[in-house]
Amino acid sequence: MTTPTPGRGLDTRARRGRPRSEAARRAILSAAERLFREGGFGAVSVDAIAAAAGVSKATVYRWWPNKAAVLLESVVGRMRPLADYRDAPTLREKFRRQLADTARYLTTAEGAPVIALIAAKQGDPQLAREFAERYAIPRRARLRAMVTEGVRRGELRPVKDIDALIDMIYGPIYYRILVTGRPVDDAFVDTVVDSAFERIERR
Amino acid sequence: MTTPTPGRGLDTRARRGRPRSEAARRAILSAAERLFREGGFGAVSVDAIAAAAGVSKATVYRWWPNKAAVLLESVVGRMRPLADYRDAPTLREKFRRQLADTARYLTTAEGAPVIALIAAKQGDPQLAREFAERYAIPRRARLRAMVTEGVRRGELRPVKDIDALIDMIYGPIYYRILVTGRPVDDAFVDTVVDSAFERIERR
DNA sequence: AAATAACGAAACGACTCGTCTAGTATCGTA
DNA sequence: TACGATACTAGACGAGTCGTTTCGTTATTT
Repeated sequence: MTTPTPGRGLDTRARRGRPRSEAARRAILSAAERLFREGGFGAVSVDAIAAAAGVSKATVYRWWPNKAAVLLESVVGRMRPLADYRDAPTLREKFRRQLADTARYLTTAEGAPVIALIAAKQGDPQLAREFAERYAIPRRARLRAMVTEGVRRGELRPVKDIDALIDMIYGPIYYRILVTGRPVDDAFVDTVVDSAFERIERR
Repeated sequence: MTTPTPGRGLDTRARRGRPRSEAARRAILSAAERLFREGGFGAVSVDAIAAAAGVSKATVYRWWPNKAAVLLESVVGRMRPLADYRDAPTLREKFRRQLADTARYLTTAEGAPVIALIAAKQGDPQLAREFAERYAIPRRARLRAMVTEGVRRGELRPVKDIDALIDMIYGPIYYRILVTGRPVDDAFVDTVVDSAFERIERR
């Protein structure tokens, strides 16, 4: 018995009974997003979501276990695939741009729910798992591929621990946002990327 | 008019009226710590703290604005000064040990409240300020001093942005704990420290 | 038409927060 | 000794949130 999953994924076979209302689903997700945007995490309550979406609370709970799950779904739904920066001359430059974009995303209204979710998942193992599955792991796969591709092209020396490398690049950015509160400007991004690539770039 | 501050600091002059109960203060702090240790952040409510401390709720609210503030006070009170690792042969080694200790601290019961506080402060600017003042800034000062000392001794080349350096070292550790959930083992610590020192160590 | 399942409205119990009221205890000072 | 100031206990309070549940309704398949 699993948690009811929002949406049927690829299973579009008609089932007996009244079908799920796609309109309600969308209304709930965008209501959650709007409430967060206008008042932060504190303004998002399940009652408020239901009211703003013009939907019954029972409908919310039928498809999501709690408000954090709704927010996660909303974030994942609006998540654009990572850009590939095709015109960047080097992998180092790709990462530089990728990192600057991520920092911008996380520090503006669009990405703020991600920060709230990271905070919320600290005390909620179930949410932590779903955050990993639906947000972190897919992104990580893309970043790993970028590194692997760089090695394949001979731009980098073989990298022993790709995850460690990525953590060294992304860690300082998230750290500033979550812990120290210092601004993540381009200079900092450059410093971080340069430091990480110094040892692995073939020159 | 400021928030009531727990304790009088160095001001031990007798004041008019009934003096504050040190016993109550200590009971509250250790009750909060015990509740957290036994049931996590969710088990810590102001009512529970008061009950466990054998104290009235009004007494808690007289001295702390909310439960997070109690927890912060409790963490800061039990915070040992950073070790100086006097017998470490190099600054790199000092950081290596310091970092490994921090990782151990944050991933065991003793430091778990720090993670909860970092999570809580994301939605609470007041708490964020106090966390910075009472936890982050003092620690940072010590780390900055370690770096400065290394430069003075000629062990490091002059460091342009000390904070950036420290963020590059600590960032990946906090990142793993807060975001990715991957384990912070000695190998990872070594990789991080080595990468950061590569460029700045005089050899 | 029957079976099925989602829907809306709304109430529920349990909990938490932060405030507040009363009455009491313990201190300095007049 | 009386008084003012302050901290304390006990507990009620209103407001809000969470997640569940009930009940009647609606849409779709069989």
